[in-house]
Amino acid sequence: MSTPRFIIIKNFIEDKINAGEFTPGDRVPSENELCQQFSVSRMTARRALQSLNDEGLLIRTPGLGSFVAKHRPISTLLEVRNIADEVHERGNSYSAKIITMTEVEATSQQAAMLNVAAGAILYHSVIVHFEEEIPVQWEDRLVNPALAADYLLQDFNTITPNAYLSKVAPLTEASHKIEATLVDQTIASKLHIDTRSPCLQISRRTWSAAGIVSIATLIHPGDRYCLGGHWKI
Amino acid sequence: MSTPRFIIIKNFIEDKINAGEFTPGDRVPSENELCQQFSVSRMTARRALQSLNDEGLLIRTPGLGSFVAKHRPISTLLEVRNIADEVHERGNSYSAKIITMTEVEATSQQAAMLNVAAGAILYHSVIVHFEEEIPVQWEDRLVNPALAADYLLQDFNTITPNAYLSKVAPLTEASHKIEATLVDQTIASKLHIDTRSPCLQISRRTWSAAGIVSIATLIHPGDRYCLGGHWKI
DNA sequence: TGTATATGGTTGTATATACAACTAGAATTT
DNA sequence: AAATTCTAGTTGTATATACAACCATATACA
Repeated sequence: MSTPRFIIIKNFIEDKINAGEFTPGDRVPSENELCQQFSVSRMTARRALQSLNDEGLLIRTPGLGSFVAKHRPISTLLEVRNIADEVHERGNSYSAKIITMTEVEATSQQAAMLNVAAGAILYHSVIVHFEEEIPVQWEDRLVNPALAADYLLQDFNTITPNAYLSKVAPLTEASHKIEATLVDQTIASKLHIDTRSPCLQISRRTWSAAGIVSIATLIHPGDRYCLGGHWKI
Repeated sequence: MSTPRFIIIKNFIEDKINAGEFTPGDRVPSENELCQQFSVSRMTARRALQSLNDEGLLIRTPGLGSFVAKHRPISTLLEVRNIADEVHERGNSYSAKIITMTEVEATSQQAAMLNVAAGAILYHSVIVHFEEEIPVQWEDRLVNPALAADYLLQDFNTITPNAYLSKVAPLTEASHKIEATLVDQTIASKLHIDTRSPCLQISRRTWSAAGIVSIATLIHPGDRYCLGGHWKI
């Protein structure tokens, strides 16, 4: 049994929603209809619908049926995302630039994040990400040279730093902090932007297999960089 | 059958987690143990555990058991919350002040939100919420006097505007937009704060039964007003 | 001592069944 | 014509059962 049957049914419905065949408000097949269509028991068909209901894509009403929800759940907006993908999805040009690369001795905090001894030699690089030539993200990257010797030898003119990372090791940890602040002095002066620029989100990501920690600050956000959600009760 | 049995079991476990009896990493009772303890079938016990797993409170591993998750899911941080509750939870003093109350003719947008005809008479009030005497939220409230005559007669020195609302009608809709901007000129001048103050979150809430729409802006946010999440993969 | 193997306990998937609660519309009655 | 009742279809809850997949430990064997 490769993929469970209830997952197949779930994907079947989810795909139709995403493709626009089922639009918000539409009724999707009932449990019994799915039973016949896929030759499964009601509990199996039910599980597919229930799962989509739990995820907020369907609204199920006793006596009526299951309907495509009119509002997408907020959680889908808060996934751990790659800024390059996000920019490309908007059809804009993306580029990144490494502006510094220095050797540092790990502070105790840094050491803990990368699981090395305090005082160990690490590389600290600053990467700025651009959307349409406008800086949108400032990223501090700490690299453990013992694990990531490869990383230091890469030519980031031919491969973006993020693309290399996602190829080499899986993301193992991520924390986001969504906070409104003004950009700090360092960032403002390096990027020649106003210290009045608000910044939105600070995220820390760890690729432990590659020995890399990234702390990113989303700067200069506008409508394109807001998070939101909508509930109807 | 008042409350479903699987809900009872689910609450039983959830309560123990919240009370600290089960701490992150702990193993919770297995499906079979719950069967005996609550005299239910395995499918019922399973459903309670599965539900907690889906919500991210438990991690279930085949062959091992169900364990309390080490990281809370981000969604729980984004609930529709009451600012008064939030301030009180921090042990700080909360107060609110109605600073204007004017009669307006509904624009087409406003009319649509409250389901009245464009041009209908509405009341527009501005409420500022304080934490420890510091303004933290600016709220524009639109009130349909046909439905909310009561509201206009309240003495908000003895009951806070929010407390009255939650007593009188259920919240029916809410949308949040999390965005980093600077406070606008109007707010800055009325509250005598710097136009450089960042603001974080804009939320719109609707109490349709009471004919009230509220648009709130969270101003002057600091560490206390950030949202965040943490994932471990 | 080290390596297989067996075992008991756990979660995952799936079926068949039963009854309850709810809805809309049809059929019936008043 | 209007109100009531019935009915078919839907989701919700719950049980009993079966087998598969996985894990840690204990046991048997080499």
